[in-house]
Amino acid sequence: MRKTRISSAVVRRLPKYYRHLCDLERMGEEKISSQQLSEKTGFTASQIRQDLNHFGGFGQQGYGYRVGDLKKAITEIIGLDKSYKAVIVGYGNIGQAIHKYKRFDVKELDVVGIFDTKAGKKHGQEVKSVKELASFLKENPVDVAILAIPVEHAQEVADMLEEGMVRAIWNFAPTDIKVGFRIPIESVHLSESLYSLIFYSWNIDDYKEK
Amino acid sequence: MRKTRISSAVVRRLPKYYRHLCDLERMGEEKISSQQLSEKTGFTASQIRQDLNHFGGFGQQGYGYRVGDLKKAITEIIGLDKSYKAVIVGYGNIGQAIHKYKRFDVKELDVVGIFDTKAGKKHGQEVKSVKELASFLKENPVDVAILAIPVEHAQEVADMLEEGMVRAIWNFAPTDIKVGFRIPIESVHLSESLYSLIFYSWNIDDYKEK
DNA sequence: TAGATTGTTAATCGATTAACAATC
DNA sequence: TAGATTGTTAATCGATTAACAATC
Repeated sequence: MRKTRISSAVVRRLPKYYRHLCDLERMGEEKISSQQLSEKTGFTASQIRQDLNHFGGFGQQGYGYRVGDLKKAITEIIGLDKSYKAVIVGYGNIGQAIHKYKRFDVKELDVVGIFDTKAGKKHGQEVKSVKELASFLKENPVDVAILAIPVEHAQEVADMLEEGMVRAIWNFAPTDIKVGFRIPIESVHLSESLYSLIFYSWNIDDYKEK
Repeated sequence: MRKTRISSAVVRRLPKYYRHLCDLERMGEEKISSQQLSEKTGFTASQIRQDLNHFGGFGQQGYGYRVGDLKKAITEIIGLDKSYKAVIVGYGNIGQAIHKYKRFDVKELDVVGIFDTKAGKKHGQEVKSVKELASFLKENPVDVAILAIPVEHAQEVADMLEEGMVRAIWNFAPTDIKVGFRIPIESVHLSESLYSLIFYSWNIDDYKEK
């Protein structure tokens, strides 16, 4: 029961609010005003109040926001209070790095299967063949598929993931994959990120932080 | 000698143009219209013409754009025709993955130094102590610093990088680092990326591809 | 020349910022 | 009550889209 559609600009800011609220909580802060949060995040106070109000009135007029309450609210809005089952498809550099990266602050990110074109053991991990992916997904519901396979196979794997009803795809392949509109895709395009940076290194006047 | 300031929205699209032009070239296409490029990229034809015109008139009225010429132009606009010296600071999962990821399509990305809090050999690579970073930078000019060190040390390393006059910082630490305004920073925040995806997995109606 | 498609200006849309009434 | 700060509406700004004249 939400007032309006949430723009992607707001969605991108939610994790930043979350991060800063975690910091504040760790520092023992109890209250925070939109003005103070503005200084931390670099967003304007107006924007912060606007953003938070999309989801409900978490503040108290004349006081501000209670750090604990607001953090809890945002945790639930994003869905970080829940557990997620994940598969990793493509166990090369990136796949392995994400697997070992343990700093995701969801309740649980449970990697239930790892797949690659080459099956077998890899660094002590059981890696299944991608050929088994489709049948695996029939038996095991998966929330997040981490797609870290070369471009050539990315789309066909994505098709399997769609067929296998995964709830979201986190794509690291440097290509635009397409699936039915009911599955969100978030892509991390490392090359594109570097290229933007290189552009700015030559055109610093076009650069604006944040 | 540019007409206006380039908005970050345009800068984010440049690498996508580049990627699709590479595809087209590989497929042996010689010409492309803004309309056709629109179908590939998902941007509107209008937007594409608008974007390209920020940098000059690369097209030919009544004909379209020559793939080869346009690709070359964008390569130079971004700066992909040049070589870059890089250092990696933090040689954990992410630092190593980026190091091994060889698909960056710049002329050369030469990793001239790898630094970590723990010095020594790691997987056959010489890893220097971060204590040596400042003096290293005095001797060796660096274009891109790849910052993949834990949050606790990210800002102090960034300060060294600024002092050492690196030309750009590619940040993988999940924090907002601050440096003088003459150094562009591009952050890859993996957790935030995942959190956005998780949000959309619960709020698919808010999701809009691209 | 006629047809096509760019380059560019004008109109629209959406997101950000400013302002202020509500209220703790 | 007076002071502070939110929640929310209105104004502004900037980016996207539409339109069309220029021209190949």
